[in-house]
Amino acid sequence: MTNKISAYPAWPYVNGPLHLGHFAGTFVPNDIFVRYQRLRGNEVLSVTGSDTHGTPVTVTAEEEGRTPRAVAEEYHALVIQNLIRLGIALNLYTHTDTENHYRITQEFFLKLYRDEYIFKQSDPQLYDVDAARFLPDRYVEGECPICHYPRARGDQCENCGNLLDPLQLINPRSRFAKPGETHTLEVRETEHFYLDLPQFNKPLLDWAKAQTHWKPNVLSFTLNYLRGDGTDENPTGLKPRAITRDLEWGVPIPPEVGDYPNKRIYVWFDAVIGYYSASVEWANDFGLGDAWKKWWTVAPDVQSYQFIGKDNIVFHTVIWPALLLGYGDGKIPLPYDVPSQEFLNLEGRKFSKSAHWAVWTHDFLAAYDPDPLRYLLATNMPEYADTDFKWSEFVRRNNDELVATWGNLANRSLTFAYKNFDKRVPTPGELNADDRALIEKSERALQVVGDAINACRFREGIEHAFAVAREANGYLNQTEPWKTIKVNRERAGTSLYVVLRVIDNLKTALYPYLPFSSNDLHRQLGYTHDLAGTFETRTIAEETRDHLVLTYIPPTTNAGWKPSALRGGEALGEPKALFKKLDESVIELETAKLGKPA
RNA sequence: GCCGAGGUAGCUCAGUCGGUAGAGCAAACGGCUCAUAAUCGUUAGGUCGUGGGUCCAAGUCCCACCCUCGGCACCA
Repeated sequence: MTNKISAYPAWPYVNGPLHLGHFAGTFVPNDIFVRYQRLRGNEVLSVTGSDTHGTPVTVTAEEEGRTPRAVAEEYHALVIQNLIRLGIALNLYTHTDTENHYRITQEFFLKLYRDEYIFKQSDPQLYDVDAARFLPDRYVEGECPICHYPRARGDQCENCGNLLDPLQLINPRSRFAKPGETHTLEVRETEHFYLDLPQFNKPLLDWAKAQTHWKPNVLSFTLNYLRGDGTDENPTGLKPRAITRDLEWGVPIPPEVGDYPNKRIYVWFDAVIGYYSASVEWANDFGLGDAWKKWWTVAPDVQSYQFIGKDNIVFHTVIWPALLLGYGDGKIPLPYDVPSQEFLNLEGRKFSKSAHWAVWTHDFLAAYDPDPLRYLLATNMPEYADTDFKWSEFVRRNNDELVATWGNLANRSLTFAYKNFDKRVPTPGELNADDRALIEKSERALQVVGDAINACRFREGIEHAFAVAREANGYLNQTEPWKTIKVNRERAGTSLYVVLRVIDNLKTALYPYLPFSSNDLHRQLGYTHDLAGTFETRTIAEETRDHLVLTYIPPTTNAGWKPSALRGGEALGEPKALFKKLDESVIELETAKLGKPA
């Protein structure tokens, strides 16, 4: 049975380049998942894009004296380069600064407003006269009214831990003031739109309680959040939340609800709507009409997956479902699973842009190949707990596992067959019990790996495939075709044939993880079509502006998630090493860069 | 402070319903030479953060504490 499966990596902020953590948590698991589902023959839609809005983008723009749009476009283009190089096969990678996204965000806003899920409210807030802007909580500093710590933030005092309102601070200061400057602050009334989340509290809790297939931490976190101090019958976790800001960068408030030239819909409201708007855009960009609706209609064979980092759980298990409930009136499916990843650390510390403690994806991919990185991120994916990226670990896994176990298995078998069996798959004699057992094990690996990927247990899948590769190496050492070829050519050919069948199966099982090398191997095994598709960027023109998008074009022939049918006598491609060994000096070279400006 | 996650072999990580601790890599020893000095076999290696408790039995349940990290709602 074919299922309609959609998979969405979280939208990255484009206020700077992306580091490896962004890929470990969202793009890589998403890609493993969708490449598998496509081979499997399911109908897959996977879209996302750059989140161009939000304060970080405007802050960067101010610092650099540019427009937010210019900043966003620059890093959006860089993300696209990362995605191509790392082979992240999305149907569409767009961004939120498009007319399509504006229109759909406003549709959500209007629908929710008309159904009274959104209300207006006026509140006093600190206004920085010199910077001519209202101050978000964390942009206010002052003396804590409780413990008198002098540098409390507007939302919370770091010293005593009490939650604060910025208006409570004694002698509040604007953080927009540069050192030496004093900005004048006033309390001004400002009107904002609020999403009335309490209306969704009970329906969301009822829904979430049924999601027993979620990861335990995602489920318990969500339930806890929704319950608040209340009960299951009367949960109190949700409070109204402001969805507009006094900003000039972002989606404008729909004119139907009033004239607010200096306010915008705030980023957390519009970004999640991107999943929906990007699906619509995908169909529009490629002339597919309303094909996107297949994945946005409630049906038993429709499932959606959100690949996110743990900091984002609430937005995907509470906020976004609330918007869908309000907008869709029950006709739009809520996320089926939200496989949140924990964090990837770097040499024992958190990634930090300001401390220059980061490995930028574009730097990494300029120096090293994509599959070794995908291998490392897959085998060390932060599925259950934070994990650590270490350069020594990267070199070790590349040299001692990827090259030694898998690359070498392919290489030693293919070169032997190529040299000794006339560049063809050897024609086997009768298979003995060991021969059959190994082939069966590799065929079963497709099932085991597929089930693991389908359940978003990515490490388990790749580890199983590698265990079979190790067995295949052991089989070769036992059968010793380099010896038997001297006395019994058919027996040697049979061993080689068995191993080539196993490799062909493992190539399929590993394709979601290692698409580039699996495609190379596919060719070396003699196949004349590709396993992997290609990437294409396009400039999409709308009425007032253009934007750059990326799309993945699958191969015309779907090789399928099925056992090898390799036959003796078929021509092989020329064998070539799949992976490169890395010199140990890489460790010192790369580690030395950490903590220093680029 | 509140909510949550994690602290298991030298390293990176698994441990489902409580029943004599696992994998990969690294190490030691042995084998092989087809292969990117790659591979294969064997061995060694842990008082499972600390202190209590429940139980015939606890890494696994309960309590306290220590360390690291995330969220705490207008910095996504």
